Amino acid sequence: MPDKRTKNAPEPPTRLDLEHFLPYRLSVLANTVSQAIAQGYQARYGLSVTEWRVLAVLGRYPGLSALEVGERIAMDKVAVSRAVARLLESDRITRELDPADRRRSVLNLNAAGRAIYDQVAPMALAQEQRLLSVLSAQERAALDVILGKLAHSGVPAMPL
Amino acid sequence: MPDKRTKNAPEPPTRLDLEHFLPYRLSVLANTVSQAIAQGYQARYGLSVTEWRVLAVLGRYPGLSALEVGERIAMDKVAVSRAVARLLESDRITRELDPADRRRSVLNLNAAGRAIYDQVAPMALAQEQRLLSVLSAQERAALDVILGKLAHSGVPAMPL
DNA sequence: GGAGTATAGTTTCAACTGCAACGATCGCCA
DNA sequence: TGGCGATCGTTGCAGTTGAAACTATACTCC
Repeated sequence: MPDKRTKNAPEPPTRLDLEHFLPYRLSVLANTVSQAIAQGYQARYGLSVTEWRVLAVLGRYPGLSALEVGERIAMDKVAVSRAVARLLESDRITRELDPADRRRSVLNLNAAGRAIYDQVAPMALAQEQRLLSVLSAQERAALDVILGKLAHSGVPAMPL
Repeated sequence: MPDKRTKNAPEPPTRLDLEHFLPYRLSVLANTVSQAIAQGYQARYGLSVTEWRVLAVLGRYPGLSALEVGERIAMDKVAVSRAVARLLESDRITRELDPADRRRSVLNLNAAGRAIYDQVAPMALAQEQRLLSVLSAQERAALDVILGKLAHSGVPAMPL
């Protein structure tokens, strides 16, 4: 009995093969998918991915501050600041000062931004369905659980 | 019988909620994970993510050309060229001309590059295991299959 | 109520990225 | 052979990004 781990005992890999390396696979897949979706709005509306994300979160949750937007979409405040600046420039959102705290700004879509959101959001959802269509119902459910676990696993910084 | 789809019939979402939007979740997770792993080598060796990826692929597959490196790690040739330039600058790889085709270069780790690779690769694998440790064996297997399907699904550009 | 600290957001600078143009080499075929 | 298109790789440029410094406003505590 040279090895009793013959079943259900995946060995940790001892060799680093990027093709099978989870972080790398995630990275490539995420970029590919984001790029594919970006096709739908970049040419049409001249939106960058970050601008689109800001639009998307404001479409869903109006009246957030820049910081709250950043928290929702995991963008740092510099990126949010610049995306907001461009969206103001291209006249797609409004910004007011929060009267209760004049450091905060209150962001909202205007009619133009809302129109873009109403156009792009269904396209994005359709792309997502298209992507998910290669998976079985069980696989989709599993993916949902797995991504949740991975996202909440803390991903602690590597010990020094 | 108002609705017979009571089981195993996930409705496609009609509302775009970034928190539940697969492309977005993938993107955030991939960035978080890559960042966590990068902690392990950026400060220590002054490597960027792209430089590390080039090192990693050359450690595993010595003697590739710049273009082949790019194909393996889904980097365009400009990015490879610049990563290679920096790795030559910091004296971690060697470059020779392929005698059979003097347009091609043949890249290899030198002793310094190999030393870094031998240090960092186990750390990266350990991080991967740490990440996977929140999943059951079944979930890991499912994730492997799912990522493969998604990656090969073509992710067609959105129709114009 | 005023000094010191914390928070929201912007700006600055340096690094990084992608695209397009370019030089060098190769392969094909007249 | 020699010319033309394709391929490998580099460089210039312009746009993007992140970290840190900075401004403005709010809060705390004496």
